[in-house]
Amino acid sequence: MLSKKTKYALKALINLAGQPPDEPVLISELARLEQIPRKFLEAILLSLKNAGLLQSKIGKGGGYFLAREPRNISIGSIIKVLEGGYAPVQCLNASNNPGCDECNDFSTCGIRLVMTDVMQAISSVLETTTLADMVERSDNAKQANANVVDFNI
Amino acid sequence: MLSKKTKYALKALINLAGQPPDEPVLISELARLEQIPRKFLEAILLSLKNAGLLQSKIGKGGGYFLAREPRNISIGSIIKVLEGGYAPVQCLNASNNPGCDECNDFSTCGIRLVMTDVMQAISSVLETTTLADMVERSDNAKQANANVVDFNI
DNA sequence: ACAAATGTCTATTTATTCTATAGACATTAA
DNA sequence: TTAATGTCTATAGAATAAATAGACATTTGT
Repeated sequence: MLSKKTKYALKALINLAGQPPDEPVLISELARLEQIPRKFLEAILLSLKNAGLLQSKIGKGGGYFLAREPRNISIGSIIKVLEGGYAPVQCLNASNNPGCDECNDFSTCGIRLVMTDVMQAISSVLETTTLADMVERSDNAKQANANVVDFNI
Repeated sequence: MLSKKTKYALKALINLAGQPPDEPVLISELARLEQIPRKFLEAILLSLKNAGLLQSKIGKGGGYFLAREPRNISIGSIIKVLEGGYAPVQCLNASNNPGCDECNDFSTCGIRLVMTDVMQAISSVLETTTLADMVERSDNAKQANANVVDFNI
């Protein structure tokens, strides 16, 4: 289950995706628009910047903007920053692998073997879907709604 | 990420899958074998029973046993009991749908639209993989290990 | 050089969820 | 009738997530 933090991050990025990259957006502006606690959002944006997904400009006229085009930012890469990966069990996270407490034999653990398949399935979606796709799908849905309204009128 | 509770449940069920259904296993025995806190396991097994995955017998000679064959118990059905589903966002959980706090428009939420795909991918694995599959994969891995040992000797 | 605007960083608090434990109770078999 | 066993309710403890506070550093424009 995505944490609130991750959802906040996605919302902020969706917002920034609709903004020209030469017009930085203020943290406080983003917080207000997306209804995210300002200080909490600060920390989120900083993580995204440290991960190379965002850039920032300090001082007057500063703010945040996307480091690359929305179609070059996968949803998976975003989630990895906020949640540290999307493995259904700890022992499948590539690096920092402390293994599972409950597991006596890593190599034959049935849970891990099945969860490897699950993770693969998740990956295949998250790695191929981009921020641009997410925005596009939302826009399409809005368009569809608008058409229904037109029809009813 | 699967909770410890869910992993305990899977371990207990794997154990019971290797047991003839007419020989109930004691909670305390399961707890000892799988190294699960006894009282915690009690609650877990009870949930699984209430969900119809396990049956129990009270009194001397009693204990727990699978309600049906391992090949008829999907991993998804197990996870649903312990985690209440496997939706990556709350608003995708079929029933008890309180929606997401952060979402102003359900129908056009890009996060939900993308996460629907993710959930579908997870489903396709969890609904088609059974307890029997999980046991089998573990057994295969054990066999493979054994062969390597034989070869080395 | 200065002041205002803005992001950066560290620490702390509060809330929520997960994990674990305790003990009384109900049921069955011998 | 008694011992063995699962059932139920309540609570405590630990870990994690969410939110807040305030001092600091950097840039821009005058």
